[in-house]
Amino acid sequence: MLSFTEENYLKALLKINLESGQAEVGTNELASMLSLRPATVNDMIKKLREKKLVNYERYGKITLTRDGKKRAIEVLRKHRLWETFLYEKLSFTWDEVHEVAEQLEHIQSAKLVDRIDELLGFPEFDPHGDVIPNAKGEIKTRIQKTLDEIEPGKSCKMVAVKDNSTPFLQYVVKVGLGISSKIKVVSKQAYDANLVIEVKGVKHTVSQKFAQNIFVVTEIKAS
Amino acid sequence: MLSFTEENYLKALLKINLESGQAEVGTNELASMLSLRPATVNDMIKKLREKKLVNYERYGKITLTRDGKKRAIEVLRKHRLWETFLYEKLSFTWDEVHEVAEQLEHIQSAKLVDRIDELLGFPEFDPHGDVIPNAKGEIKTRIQKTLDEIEPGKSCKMVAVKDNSTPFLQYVVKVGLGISSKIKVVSKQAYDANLVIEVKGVKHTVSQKFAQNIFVVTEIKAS
DNA sequence: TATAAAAGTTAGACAAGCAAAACAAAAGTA
DNA sequence: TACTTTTGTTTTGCTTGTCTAACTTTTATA
Repeated sequence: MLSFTEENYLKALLKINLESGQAEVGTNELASMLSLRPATVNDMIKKLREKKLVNYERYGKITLTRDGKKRAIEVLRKHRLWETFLYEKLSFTWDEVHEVAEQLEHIQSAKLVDRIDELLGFPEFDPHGDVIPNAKGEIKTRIQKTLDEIEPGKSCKMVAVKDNSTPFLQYVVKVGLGISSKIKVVSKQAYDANLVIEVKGVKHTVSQKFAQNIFVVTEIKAS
Repeated sequence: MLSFTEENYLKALLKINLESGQAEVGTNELASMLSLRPATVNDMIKKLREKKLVNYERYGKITLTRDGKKRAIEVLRKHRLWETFLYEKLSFTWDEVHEVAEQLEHIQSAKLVDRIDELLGFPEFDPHGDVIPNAKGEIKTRIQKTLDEIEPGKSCKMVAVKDNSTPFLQYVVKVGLGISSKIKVVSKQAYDANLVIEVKGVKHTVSQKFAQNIFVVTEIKAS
């Protein structure tokens, strides 16, 4: 049985893997992801190594073992299913779900997770557009870019957000965006990479930082 | 913000209060309720006293303060709402709900509890027949006896169980009992207080221990 | 009422989880 | 190559929650 804390370390490692594509993670990187000191992380990584959940050697990089990855996926699955539950069944707003799901993801009961999954009709995506790993631990991948990578003149569809913080999400809503929104990149300011985008016929100017936190796909299918 | 452990101590104190009617609790009694050593409980009670959640002095008895009781009721409310949710919405069985609710009761989100309450239609009783405190912290009381207090020849209605353990609950089901079951006490063995009871026309012999864990009411209303 | 049993307390220990400060290694750069 | 910055490690120490073992107070009873 893993502790609350151990589960969070594994989840953070998996998230770095998924978001950056790199399997190897440094102590400092992980520490900053978890808002902890590198010293703290170094201690815990040694414990996780003892439990065969990560591969690691002195001054080396951290990778998840097969078992560690499996555990991490379970936590991520629970997190995203709970978010979906809160959003779909309890009318929580987009920006409220994350905080509560952070707690709910540590509840130990395979039956509970599977029943919630069933109640929700086995959803593939959570309210932020992120993929929910299925009961077998499989994670679908999607060819997605961030909004700032789209060339001016092209259109795309928003599929997910990178940042889950309340201020960001509330801003997203204010700009008229949500999962599946169609976005046209009108122009890009060369100086600071500010973007002018068009959403539902309305133009907005957003920063590069904002655009880097919006995931989009470019093949817009006729619906 | 109270820790997981502190909440469990408060809940245990409240449960002793509700089940025995006595407001004063001893260190050993609490320790046995929590399956901990008296020394451990003694330490923690001092911490809870510092936080003004319990009244206590050396060699004296423990009582909940107004604030302590309020917190304890919140935990109990969450526990019983989650049990009801698992039973009603996720098809958990009677004996499965307790364990998972022990974890869920510590989730910190007032909104979550209230929404679950709403989703369930503001239930008054949990699957074990226990009263669910309402959002204001009020606990309805019911004039109930244990089955072993019923005189032979009389009938009664089962309203709750005292023991939440899986073996007990599975045994209850096996005897054909559930919340609202009508029970006739046919006879009582003077030697060991074994009871012969009749449920749905079938006679069963049950021990005094069993009967002490079944709560009943005697005024059977026409339904 | 003396004494044994029950109930409660204290002291000392340990493990988990965290962090500050000092140190060591690796990488980048002039 | 030498110096500096970044990255990683170790040491030491705090806090929380638990335990065992030894001790003290209260209570029940012979």
